[in-house]
Amino acid sequence: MDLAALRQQQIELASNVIREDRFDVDPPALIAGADVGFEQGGEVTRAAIVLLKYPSLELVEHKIARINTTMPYIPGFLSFREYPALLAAWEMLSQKPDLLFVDGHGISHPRRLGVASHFGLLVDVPTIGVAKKRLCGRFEPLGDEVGEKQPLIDKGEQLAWVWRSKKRCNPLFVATGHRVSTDTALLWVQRCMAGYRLPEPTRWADAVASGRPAFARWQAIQG
DNA sequence: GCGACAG
DNA sequence: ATCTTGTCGC
Repeated sequence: MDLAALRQQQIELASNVIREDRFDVDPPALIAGADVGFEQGGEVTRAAIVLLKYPSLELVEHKIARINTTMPYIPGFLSFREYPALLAAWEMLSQKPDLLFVDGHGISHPRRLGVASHFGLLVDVPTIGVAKKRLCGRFEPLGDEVGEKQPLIDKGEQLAWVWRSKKRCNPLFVATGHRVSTDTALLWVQRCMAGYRLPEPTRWADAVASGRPAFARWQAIQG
């Protein structure tokens, strides 16, 4: 792989990312969550996308795609490693969501094209990046209370909100993916919380992708 | 030159 | 990310 070429590609794609709100989530809102995991020492990439009904936040559909891994993990180039599997899972959905939460950064990326932004552009859907660790930029220390937040700043611009979603837990990095502003991204993440560190779309995608107990229980109940 | 570095 | 048990704190 030619990192210099991919780097240039990121810069070009980033110029097409829409940082303003351009989506409608009227009553029949469907919100999705996406997460990617790996099997067999990284040989296989597994992507999970879940669909939740809003505002009930109930899980209505889940799809898992497995494909051979094509690229290693390189900080700053995560999207090239994950998007093929995400696309495969996306194609499996019976209906497309109004909004998609992606596990990883949005524009809070060195070249402003984290996986949430990259994938949002590819399928042209509003996306929000919800990351658990900082990739670039700086921010002031956060208060201990739930709801405390600080802007993530890089080269003079705010790229995300560093937000404490749960007490005694590390904060989340919530950013524009595509077609959603920074403030609206945080608003929707807040609306999808249910007492855990991660918002429900992301939490369910993680549970499905990793075959967690919560998902196993859900499957048993569904029949 | 050195450290940092999503999942 | 993934490999993995118990353990500490709320």
